Amino acid sequence: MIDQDDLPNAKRRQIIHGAELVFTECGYEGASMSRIALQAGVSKGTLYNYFDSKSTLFAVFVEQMVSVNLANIFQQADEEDDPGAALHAIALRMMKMMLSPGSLVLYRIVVSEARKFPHLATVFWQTGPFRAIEHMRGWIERQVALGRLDVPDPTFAAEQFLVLCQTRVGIQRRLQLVDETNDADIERVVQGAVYLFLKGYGVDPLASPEPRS
Amino acid sequence: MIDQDDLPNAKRRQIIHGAELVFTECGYEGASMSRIALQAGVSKGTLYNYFDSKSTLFAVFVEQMVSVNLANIFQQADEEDDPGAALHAIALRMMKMMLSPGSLVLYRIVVSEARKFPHLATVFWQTGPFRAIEHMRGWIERQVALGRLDVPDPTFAAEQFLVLCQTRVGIQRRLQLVDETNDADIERVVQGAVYLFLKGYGVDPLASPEPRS
Amino acid sequence: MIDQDDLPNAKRRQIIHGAELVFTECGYEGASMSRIALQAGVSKGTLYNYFDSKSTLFAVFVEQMVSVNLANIFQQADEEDDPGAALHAIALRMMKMMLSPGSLVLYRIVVSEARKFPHLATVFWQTGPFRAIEHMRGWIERQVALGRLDVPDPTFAAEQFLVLCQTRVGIQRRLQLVDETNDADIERVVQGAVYLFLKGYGVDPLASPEPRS
Amino acid sequence: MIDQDDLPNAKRRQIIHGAELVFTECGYEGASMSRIALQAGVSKGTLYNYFDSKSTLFAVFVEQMVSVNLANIFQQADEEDDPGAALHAIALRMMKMMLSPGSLVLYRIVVSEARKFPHLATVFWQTGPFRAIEHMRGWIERQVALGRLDVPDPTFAAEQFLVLCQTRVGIQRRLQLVDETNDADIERVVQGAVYLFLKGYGVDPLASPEPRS
DNA sequence: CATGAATGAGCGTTCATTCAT
DNA sequence: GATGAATGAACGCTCATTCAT
Repeated sequence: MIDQDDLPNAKRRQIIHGAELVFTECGYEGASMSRIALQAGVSKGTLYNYFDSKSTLFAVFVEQMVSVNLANIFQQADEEDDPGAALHAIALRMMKMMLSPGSLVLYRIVVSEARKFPHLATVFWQTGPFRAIEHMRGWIERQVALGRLDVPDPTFAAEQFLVLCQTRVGIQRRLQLVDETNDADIERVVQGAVYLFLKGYGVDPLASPEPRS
Repeated sequence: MIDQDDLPNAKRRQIIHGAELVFTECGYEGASMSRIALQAGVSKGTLYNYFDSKSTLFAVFVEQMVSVNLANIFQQADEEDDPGAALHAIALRMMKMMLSPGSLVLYRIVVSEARKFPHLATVFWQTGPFRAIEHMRGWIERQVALGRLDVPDPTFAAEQFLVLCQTRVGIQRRLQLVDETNDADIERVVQGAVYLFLKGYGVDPLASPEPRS
Repeated sequence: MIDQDDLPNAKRRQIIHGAELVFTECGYEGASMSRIALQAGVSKGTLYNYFDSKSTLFAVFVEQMVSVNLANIFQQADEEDDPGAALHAIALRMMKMMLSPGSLVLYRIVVSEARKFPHLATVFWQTGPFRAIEHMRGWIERQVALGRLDVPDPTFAAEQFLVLCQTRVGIQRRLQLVDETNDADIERVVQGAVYLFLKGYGVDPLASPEPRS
Repeated sequence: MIDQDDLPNAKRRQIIHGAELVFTECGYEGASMSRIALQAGVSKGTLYNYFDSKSTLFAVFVEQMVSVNLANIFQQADEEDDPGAALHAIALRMMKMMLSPGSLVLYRIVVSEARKFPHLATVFWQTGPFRAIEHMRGWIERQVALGRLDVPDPTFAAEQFLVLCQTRVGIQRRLQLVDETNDADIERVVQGAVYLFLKGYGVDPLASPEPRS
């Protein structure tokens, strides 16, 4: 049953996988359909049996890359009573996600082709950062309702928290200045983000972690 | 005396200027040496008399683009007694600079070619973000010495402040989701950054602006 | 009984019909086997079960297109006593046939592929112009026998008459200079052809129409 | 002096010559830029230094092919007193021209690409058949003024005469049914055309040649 | 017998680079 | 030093043909 439908999908996935490797390594302009075909182990003609054009294949590649499951980043946060601990967990997961090779590559490629493919930049934004902000805003609003935070503009605060998670290591990885990030650096950024956020929007100053690193 | 040496330099600058226009408009892959030659008003052969290859020319283009004068962003901050007002001025200038067309193009182009030209990403980092952080750290340390701020890790706090300046509008402009930013949005981000920073690192809670927007 | 043999023939005809539409619209080089398959409602593989190659299918297409019924162009001419009236009817029918979309397309396609498919040009000639000349010669000879015409070389005179029917409108339509021809233009050419023919080969000068248009 | 300007023109002519050979042999669709480059002895890139695209090169090829000197076909006709002798000379020259390899190739290629390049069909018509008709009409009108012909519609009569010159051999050569035409066949067509024309439009029936072949 | 996925040679075109002038 | 004609490899893409199912 599965075999019958899976054969075309398998080839399709095979091509997308090849495209993933090549787009990831070369970017959009640098990738050639010949190389994608080679990487995918199919002929050039076959590529065009599955995708109308290079740009179509690129769009499919981007769209499947952006489909990251954000839900589990926030799911445990609601079960946590202490806002500081919840923020810590959120920041940690968010950073791990943003620093994953796939996310970094996607960011670079979407930024570089934003002019040529504005639609993809929008898709990237809607599926990635925007959804993350919405999740974060939801969590903040629930905390406000519980009296644990005091946030006049939850959306804006959400954006601030998420941008704080990109301090130091985010930009360095996006620029490929370093290839890996050790856990201590991540922990430093997480604590810094949580500290500033709670100082600014927390209701119980005693609950704030000390800024000393 | 100068004329003799300046003629070749003049032509060199002429080429770089042409390259600037074309790389800025088309990116690295999209720019053709023919078009750069046309834009610079020289022949293609002359291009190769001054620069070994397209990538060499690109490197020179990036290196001259990154040399932004950061000094004036911070110069007035030291003359300001009130840390909040100083931070406000710094944030405003920093955002204007980062949102300028040249900076955005440079950012996009460096990010997109980071894998192919890691050296340029390093140059970009050293000349741009890193210098900005250093300036910011210097200002913070002077404020700490004056007893106006309480910052355990000035470098890290500098990075936090600068990343807060990229809340909301920065990423949207980098992704070309919008083409312009109105001053009210910038002011909102500036106030948000200053508020969080002072709440976290200020010594006089009364001086903090109200977070209500 | 018939059904058993007709099924494959039906599919064959179905393919030829699709080919007719596509070759007619796109010419030989412009037609793709994919499009013919689509138009015929069969798979590309099936095309090759019935026809060895694109050129084979093209040959079959041309051969069936040339089979125009010329008989009815001449059938009424014999029932007409007056040679002038008979010639008028023949010329009119002949022009309508030659100016029909199918004939024009066939002419263009055979001329353009005459070098690549000399056999098809021969088939076109034998089935079309040559048969028309033979019909015309037969009619002329019967008129000569009846004493109504005086024609030393009936075949040559037949060719002259038929070529006169192509004056003005024929070449313009073949070159696509115009897309339609109005009846007045056709009538003009018909009268001109009949006039010259009767002046040259008629026995009764009084029967000739006046040349004044 | 000449050398300086001739070098680029020489290369240009070299390419056009190669294109001439290939277009002539393969038609527009069948000709490949690779083959034209090979035939012209230049690289494919050089082709594009001189001509924007294949269709541009084709247009140049057609436009230079159509520039046939029609003047000398008619020049001696005016010096001839006898209309029959003049018509004979005109018909002979016209047929030789139309049956030349270049003319035949041009006709075939323009007819086959009339749909894709309507402009070229128009150019062909204007430069070739239309100019021939105009020359012929001019000669007829002068003969009418001299009282040697009686032609109610000189333009139409010109078209009839020229189409009569295509009897038999014209269509056969256009369809490539034969590769050469012997002089006797041409003479037969010429005499037939002159005979019909003078019978229809001459003023002196005694001057008409006998139709017997 | 019908299918349509797969092929790969070939298409028109671009462009970084070279080099004779 | 400046030129720009010439190159040729590589590009995205098409399509007649094959063959396993």
